[in-house]
Amino acid sequence: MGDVNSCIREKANPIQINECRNKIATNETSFTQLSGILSLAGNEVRLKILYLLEQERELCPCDLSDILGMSIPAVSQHLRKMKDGNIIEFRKEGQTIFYSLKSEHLKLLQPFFNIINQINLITEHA
Amino acid sequence: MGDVNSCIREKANPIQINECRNKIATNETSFTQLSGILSLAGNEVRLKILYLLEQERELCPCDLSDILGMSIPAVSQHLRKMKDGNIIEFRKEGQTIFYSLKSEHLKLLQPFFNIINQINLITEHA
DNA sequence: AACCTATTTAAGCATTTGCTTAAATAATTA
DNA sequence: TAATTATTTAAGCAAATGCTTAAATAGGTT
Repeated sequence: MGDVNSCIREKANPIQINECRNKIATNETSFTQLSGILSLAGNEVRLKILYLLEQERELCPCDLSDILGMSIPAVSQHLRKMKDGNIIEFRKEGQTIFYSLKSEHLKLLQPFFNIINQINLITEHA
Repeated sequence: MGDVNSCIREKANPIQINECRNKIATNETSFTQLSGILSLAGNEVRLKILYLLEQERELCPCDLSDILGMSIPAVSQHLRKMKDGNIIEFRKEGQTIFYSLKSEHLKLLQPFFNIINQINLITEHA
């Protein structure tokens, strides 16, 4: 732990190291927030749900279950996680609950959706 | 499993469901690829490493260990994961190994780095 | 009230993740 | 060739993840 056994290269640049430490320290909360969102989107099922919500504006757990071919509790637990992570919200209509992307984070997620539609092109032309 | 206990809403739109299924099927590989990359970036330590590699062009495990204040094996295992995921590469210089971002994926990762620098502003003005 | 329907919650469990410590490579220097 | 430095690999383990099944909510019908 700490400095014991730390491999200090002779050629290491202590100024660079220090600048890097500062950059990390300055943006600490950014890293926490962004990695949190990325880890939510970094699950294939959840990425699909996010994509579908962007495409369809809103969907209920039941429909998502049908579309994705997986159990309703499984879908529900993914939705809960994203709701807790503050990237989706919901409205009730009778006994149906419609989930949608939180508009605040739409700009942050938009690049992902663009990428999804782009990857096809990239791989097609590779 | 499957259709048993499947909650088919009366108001469900079978055409919409079908279109969604097709969209997912069409982009299946995109979802796999992108979620893989996002899950790599979705870890706070790895996100920091990616950010640092973008800022400094290249860094060795030793320096990253110093900057991040964590053990060398821990750093090395994160680097291995990202190397396996094909988003970073390395070159040897003596016994030092310098890691850098793969340029092919830089465009894909760039939005994240922009976001990191932006979040500060967002939270400052909130 | 009794019964559906839509959804969530909880418990259980196998798998994955991310660290730690110790040992193994590999290049460098003495 | 032996010691040193930089890095990786492997084993072990606690914690997190993501499903399953079954039970609990909650709104809507009959």
